[in-house]
Amino acid sequence: MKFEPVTIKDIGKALGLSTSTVSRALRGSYEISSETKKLVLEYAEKINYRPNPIALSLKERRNHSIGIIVCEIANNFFSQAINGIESIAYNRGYHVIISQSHESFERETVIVDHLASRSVDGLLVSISSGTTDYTHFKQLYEKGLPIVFFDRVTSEINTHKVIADNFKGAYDATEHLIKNGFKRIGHITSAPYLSISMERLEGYKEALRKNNIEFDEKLVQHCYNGGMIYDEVEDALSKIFKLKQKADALFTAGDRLTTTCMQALQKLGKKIPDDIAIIGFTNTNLGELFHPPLSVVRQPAFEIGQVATELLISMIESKRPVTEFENKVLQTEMIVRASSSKTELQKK
Amino acid sequence: MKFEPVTIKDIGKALGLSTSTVSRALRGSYEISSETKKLVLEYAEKINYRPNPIALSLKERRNHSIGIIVCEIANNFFSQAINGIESIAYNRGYHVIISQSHESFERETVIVDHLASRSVDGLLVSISSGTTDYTHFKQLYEKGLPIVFFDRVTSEINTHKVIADNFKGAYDATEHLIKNGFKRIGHITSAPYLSISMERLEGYKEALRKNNIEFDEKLVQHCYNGGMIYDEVEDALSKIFKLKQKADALFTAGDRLTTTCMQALQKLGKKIPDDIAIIGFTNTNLGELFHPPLSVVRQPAFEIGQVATELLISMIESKRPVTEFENKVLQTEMIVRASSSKTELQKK
DNA sequence: TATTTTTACGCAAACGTTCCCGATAACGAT
DNA sequence: ATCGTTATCGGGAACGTTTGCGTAAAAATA
Repeated sequence: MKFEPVTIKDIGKALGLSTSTVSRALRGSYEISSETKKLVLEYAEKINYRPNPIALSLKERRNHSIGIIVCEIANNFFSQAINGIESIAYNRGYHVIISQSHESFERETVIVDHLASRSVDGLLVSISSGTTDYTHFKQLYEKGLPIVFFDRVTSEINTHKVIADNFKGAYDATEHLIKNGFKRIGHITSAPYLSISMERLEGYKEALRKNNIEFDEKLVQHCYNGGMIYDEVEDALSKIFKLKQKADALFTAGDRLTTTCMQALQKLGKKIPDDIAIIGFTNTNLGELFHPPLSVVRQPAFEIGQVATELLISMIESKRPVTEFENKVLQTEMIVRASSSKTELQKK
Repeated sequence: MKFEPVTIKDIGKALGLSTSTVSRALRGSYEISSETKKLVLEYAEKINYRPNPIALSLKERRNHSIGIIVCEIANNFFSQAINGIESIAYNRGYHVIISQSHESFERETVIVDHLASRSVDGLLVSISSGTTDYTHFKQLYEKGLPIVFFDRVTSEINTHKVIADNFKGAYDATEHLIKNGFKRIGHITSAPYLSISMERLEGYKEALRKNNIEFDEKLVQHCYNGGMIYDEVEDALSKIFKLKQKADALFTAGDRLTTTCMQALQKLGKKIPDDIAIIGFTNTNLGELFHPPLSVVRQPAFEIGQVATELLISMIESKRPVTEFENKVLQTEMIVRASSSKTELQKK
């Protein structure tokens, strides 16, 4: 099937004008008489003329579109962040193209290559958990393609970055568990080299140290697929449950990770919070419906998306190369519910 | 900032060849000597040449990209459907551009217009709940833009459609409640003119009729925003609870609708299933974590996305106008948990 | 050797748009 | 009458690519 839209040439032919006159009339140029303008505008309206964005892109060497790369959209944090991105992008006249890396390095490189070959003006990236090599980003960035990282960032590329205060969020969650009387706190997290994993692990460690609890490496388990593969999470939990000194609480460091942990705990027959308490980084708004209601650390996902988009667009529209980069850190919010408090049973 | 990729012209200049020769060499044309081919290919590889997709689009009058319009990606059904769409599209060499209508007719028209002005080769649409007029789709469709509807469809446009068996899913859910001893079954659904609402309402009615239960209009409540606005859902529930003949069960007809209902029931202090039982159309995989575990009717969202995409691509790539249209109906799956069974308390 | 065929490449148009240059006419000023 | 202005419009190149057509040189044929 073919879709044949009307062009500026068609208007010119119909009205006996040249394409340049029509073009200028459409843009309201001062050097076109008001009668001609009116004529062109009315005819264009009548036949529902729409400028061809492809031709414009070719001419202006830009697209008015930005690419988003996240691991998964079926994830509360990312779908909310995308809503934030969209809210800014559309107002500024940009399209967004969403791609999912599914936590795979290979897919990420393919996507980056595809998006970058001039089909987008800039990139908004949350790095895949499978990525340890950043050359695919570096190459394009050095060629002049604007990139802003959010959520999962890297220090290897010097550009704008927007993240939640992962350190403080993790610190608060861990200290909350400690203040509630838990002492052996397991930490389930994503791939160790991911920025979010490192920052959250540091927050966790710092809370332990400040409260004179010794850090035990065995209590930290890494799920390289970030909770997307159930067995990986169940394995991690099993390892923690096999320890001689039993864990009494869990701090989970990811959206999918937290909910998958809940499922695994249920399957393993663990009662929350009697057998084990839990608080997790997640942006689900269904936490209060869980059994028991789930304590969460919530990230300002929507705002993170908004800020990242504003920074990216400012880079895209900047005349001169940008040399000063921002490192925005937005605050998390802890919502305490029953899953992280000792019950009467435990207090005895 | 500007991003300056290398063009076919640069290669020609560097190698002392014309652009046409380079172009042909790159495509492996028979009329180029193997030495020249090798020369060009090696140089292109060396400087990492990528053909400009925009120029190609302009020339070939297509884009290799398809537009998706859904109301919301932060919705289990749609994020899963999008994953299905992506899985097919990428394999066939198509990009996807996702847009959200947020259930607004105005946004939908703007998006359609934007996407259609030749930036996509075809459209995959689930109609917004605010839409009763389909002329924006009709106009483009009649001009030759391929469109496939999924989930929320309309009979006013004669094209491929892919849906779940909403009638049977609703019938099964309702009959399940009846068989479990419930008699006054409330039905919370979306905008009445939406195809999914009508089909699910019919299934609900048919189950009542087959089981000799009289249909009561007052038990049906419409939430025009599909559960995205909390107050609307709470109002609907309040109306049902105010009835003289009290409802003893609820059949909810949407993804967000079901979870929002759960939240409202909790806030209203209703115990499930003792005060009221519930089963709902939703694709969340967190149902078993709820309190109580939630009975659901699950749609094959991923498969719906896949099938719709295959149909769309077949339309796009068809030489002659397509005149025979498919109306695919995929089966739902009912997962029964505690939220829809009478407890001992109720049975007395 | 003369002619035809093949090989290997270049020229230029086209896709839809913008924009730099001109070009033409009307008109007031000299 | 001549000139410079101004207003209004058209021609054509350019963005990067593909492709039909033309053509020189080389090879094959007569």
